[in-house]
Amino acid sequence: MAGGSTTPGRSVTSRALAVLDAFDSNSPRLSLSEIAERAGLPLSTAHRLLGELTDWGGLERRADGRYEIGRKLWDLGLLAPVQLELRQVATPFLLDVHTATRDTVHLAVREGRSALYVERISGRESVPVVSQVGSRLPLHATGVGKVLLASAPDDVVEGMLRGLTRETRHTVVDPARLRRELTEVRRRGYARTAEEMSLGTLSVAVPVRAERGGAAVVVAALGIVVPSHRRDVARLVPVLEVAARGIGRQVSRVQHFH
Amino acid sequence: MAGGSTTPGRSVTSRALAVLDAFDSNSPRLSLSEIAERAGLPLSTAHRLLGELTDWGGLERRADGRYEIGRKLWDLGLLAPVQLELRQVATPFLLDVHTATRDTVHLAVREGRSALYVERISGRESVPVVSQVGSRLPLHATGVGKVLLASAPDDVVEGMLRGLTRETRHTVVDPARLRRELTEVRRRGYARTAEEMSLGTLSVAVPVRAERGGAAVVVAALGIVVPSHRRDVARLVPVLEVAARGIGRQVSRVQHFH
DNA sequence: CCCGGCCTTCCGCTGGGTGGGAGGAGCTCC
DNA sequence: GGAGCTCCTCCCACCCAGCGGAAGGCCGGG
Repeated sequence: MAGGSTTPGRSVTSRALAVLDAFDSNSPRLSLSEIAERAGLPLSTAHRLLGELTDWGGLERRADGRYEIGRKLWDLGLLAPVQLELRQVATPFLLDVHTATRDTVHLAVREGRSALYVERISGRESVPVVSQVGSRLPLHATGVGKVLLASAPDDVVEGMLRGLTRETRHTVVDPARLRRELTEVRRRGYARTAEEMSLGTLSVAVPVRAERGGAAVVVAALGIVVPSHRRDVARLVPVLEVAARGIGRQVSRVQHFH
Repeated sequence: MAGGSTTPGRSVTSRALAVLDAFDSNSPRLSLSEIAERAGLPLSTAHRLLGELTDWGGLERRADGRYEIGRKLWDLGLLAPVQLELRQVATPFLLDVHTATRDTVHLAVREGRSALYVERISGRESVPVVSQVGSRLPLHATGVGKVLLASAPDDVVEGMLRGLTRETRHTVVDPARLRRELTEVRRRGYARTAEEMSLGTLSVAVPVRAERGGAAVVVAALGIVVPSHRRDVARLVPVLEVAARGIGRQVSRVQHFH
């Protein structure tokens, strides 16, 4: 019974949060001992915290003893601004694009050096894609990513250029070439990729601009993914642009209320 | 400086959780003092907890000093089983229905005496509806609700019948009549409502059945909402049934993995 | 039957959370 | 312009709530 030899620098609250941090998309269901190990907590401590979180409703306990994210956390997540503002106004426009093209449609925002996928509409007949809502993919290998990178601050661009990862054999990993591509994206107003993130797919994307503090800034990117045999993707740019303008208008309006 | 005269029965963890509980869909952005009051905490305590939650990434602080739900909680919410299992497999089928009908399509599960809306697909041209993803609406006044109620345990049905709330002048508030309707729903396999939740709309819904423990049980309801001048809604039932069977098959399969 | 993995519960110690209060920033009103 | 208000931030001594080692229970496999 050593008592409260609490590890310095870790508050009580942060222990409970460390428990939640144990969950991610690769392991949405965990047992007590898995959670204790991931959170770096003694079994008994993890056990008590799990009990409290479960009573609260943030976690749920399955019949097999494993824990998973519960209703309360789902509800809270729905209140996040990315969900509340952007996604809600954008979804109908994504639907328009999907209706017109039957392809997979994406909406993404920049988060650091990643494209964060905020919404996706994908029919059963669309090409399979790696991205899901909540995914983060590198900015240099996707259509929406290139659009977001083209409007990102210089330090983000420079940081990216220093460490271009190869996702497929077609990924652009030459900094000079990517820099030229970004210039091209800014000039003509849309980005393309060809099998740079996953083989067999092309993508096109356009920026979503909204008014923020008097200036039009890129707040998101709208893109579609098609099978790579389809060579007519540039034809789809106007469809995307109409939707992007619609989203931008709505976002500008919504932000005025707050 | 009175020190830790902690209110009995409220653990440290639950204080942090009480802070999160302060947020709901009516007030997704709150100031420090609002949160402190809602959570029943002293200002200084709430202040520190907000700092910890913000550092963690579960909350974000706006320029105006207010707090809102942050990325981390959004991410966690996406891991909830309602999202992960049901919603992910169902969305393509909802899209099929929407493509065929152009109307608002809903997927809901039962949570106590409410229908919890798990997914919604609604175009810009669809009728405006009250429900959003995450909404809870009464079981007796919506199409998906009646379907879910028709397959609910007896005690839930009896509980509902004792307190039928009137949502519009067309809401069924007579227990005997609702009981007859539920029998009818079970018999013919779908439910209808006419302006019972909001004026100007009709709805039709069918059950989604999946195999659980060897038996086919109703795990969700799939419904559409149309303007009330459209009198041909029963015609849409087969479309819903095809989609519901597709969802049910997928859900049965997914659950076998776990 | 014994062993190992996993979960649950117990309990005395102690250090970190607590909350009153002081101080400051920003605002309105007279 | 300053008095008064609301709201936020920070500090600090107290003391109790959380802590975690350990023991016991359960289950399944060898």
